[in-house]
Amino acid sequence: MDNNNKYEETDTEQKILKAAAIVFERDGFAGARMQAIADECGMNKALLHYYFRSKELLFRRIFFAKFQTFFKDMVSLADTEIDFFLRIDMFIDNYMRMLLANPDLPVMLFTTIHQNPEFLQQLDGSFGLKMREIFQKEMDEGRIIKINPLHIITSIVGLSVMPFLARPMASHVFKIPAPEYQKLLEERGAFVKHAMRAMLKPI
Amino acid sequence: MDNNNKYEETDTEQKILKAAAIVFERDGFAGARMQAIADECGMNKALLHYYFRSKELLFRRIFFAKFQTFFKDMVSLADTEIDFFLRIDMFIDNYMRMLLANPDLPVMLFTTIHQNPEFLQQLDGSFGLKMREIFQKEMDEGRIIKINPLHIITSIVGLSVMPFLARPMASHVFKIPAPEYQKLLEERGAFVKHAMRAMLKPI
DNA sequence: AAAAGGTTTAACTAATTGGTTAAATTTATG
DNA sequence: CATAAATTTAACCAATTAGTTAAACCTTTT
Repeated sequence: MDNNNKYEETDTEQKILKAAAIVFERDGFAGARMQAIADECGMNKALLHYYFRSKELLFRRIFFAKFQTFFKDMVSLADTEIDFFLRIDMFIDNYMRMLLANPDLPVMLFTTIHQNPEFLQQLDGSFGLKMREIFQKEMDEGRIIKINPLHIITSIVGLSVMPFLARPMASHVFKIPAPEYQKLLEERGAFVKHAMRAMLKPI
Repeated sequence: MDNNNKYEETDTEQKILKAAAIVFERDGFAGARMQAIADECGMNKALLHYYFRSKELLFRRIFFAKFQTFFKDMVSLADTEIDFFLRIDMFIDNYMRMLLANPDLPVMLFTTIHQNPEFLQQLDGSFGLKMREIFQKEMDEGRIIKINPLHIITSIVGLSVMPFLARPMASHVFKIPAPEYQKLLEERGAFVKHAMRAMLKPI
């Protein structure tokens, strides 16, 4: 077989990656066991090492892919042709869709970066500056209140992500059954859109 | 010495608890090492077991104390003598103060409950129902928009907590130096108060 | 001051776990 | 079909780590 990677990854490799994502998102890096990943995809533990060398390399593979998933929607905020609040709406829609498909992603992401801040160095953070300019322009032209852009982005993400982060806690404290909580998550996007307008529209 | 606990806990015990809090908040339960806690307080590893028997019991001790810290301010929302938005303001002030004093608490809390949802069973969640009633009353009397109370509480917490959760990520992506980020955290409370009014005030 | 009880330590143990290896098995190739 | 190469497996190894133990060391009490 050719040894360069122009062919699709093998079925086995994909199965391992999928299983690893489940286990790492559930247990975190330190808590995850290679054996648990092997069990999850019904393969032998040595196979994981055959395909990915080490636990850390396998984890990095998962982590960086998931990190991109978490941030990729943000670039759509940069399309200045469209009305600012419509762009925000679009972003929130996409973001909530992504979160509903990856409900355990935020915990894994924040935990990993908290425990391994050096991972950030290997990540592209170039869109940060661009986003700053975009927000600045909207402020200068009086379409949103004047405020540090970081407050805006942490607000969108905070409002969107918190119901996912707090799910077990909130559903326990507020005694909400799983299906009702799910409905809440699905209607969250609409509320976040309303909230962002309310807090950013001038006067 | 008396064997009942009417006396203050020993200095050593306090030192261990403090060190354990630091290490567990930094590394999580699975990632934390008993030796690291011993090093952190300059004691012998066997001492930790002498005082707390096992890693898990020591962790539970820290966790349940911190969990209370995270939720205790919420009861102040129940004092219906005071105007609703003033109560919200007070809560946000206290909450931000708590977060500034415990910036690593949210990551540890969300991660732990995500990985050990059974911990919730041992926690008092009685204030959830009370809080629901409080919000319902404000809605019925037209002082805030009609919305599921969970959206309100996750909004306050999400807006307050996200800048702490996202600190390493956000300061990297937006290239914000540590002192400036600290200033942002300190002014966050004011913004959250504004945002909550804006999103909840009718029309 | 000496006995007793509580505290601290160094050395040790057992179990877990990431990773290796060499053999077995399947798949591709001439 | 036979040979080579890639894939999969079971058994094994070395390192880490939670937890134990017994002795040394204080502190209190009589």
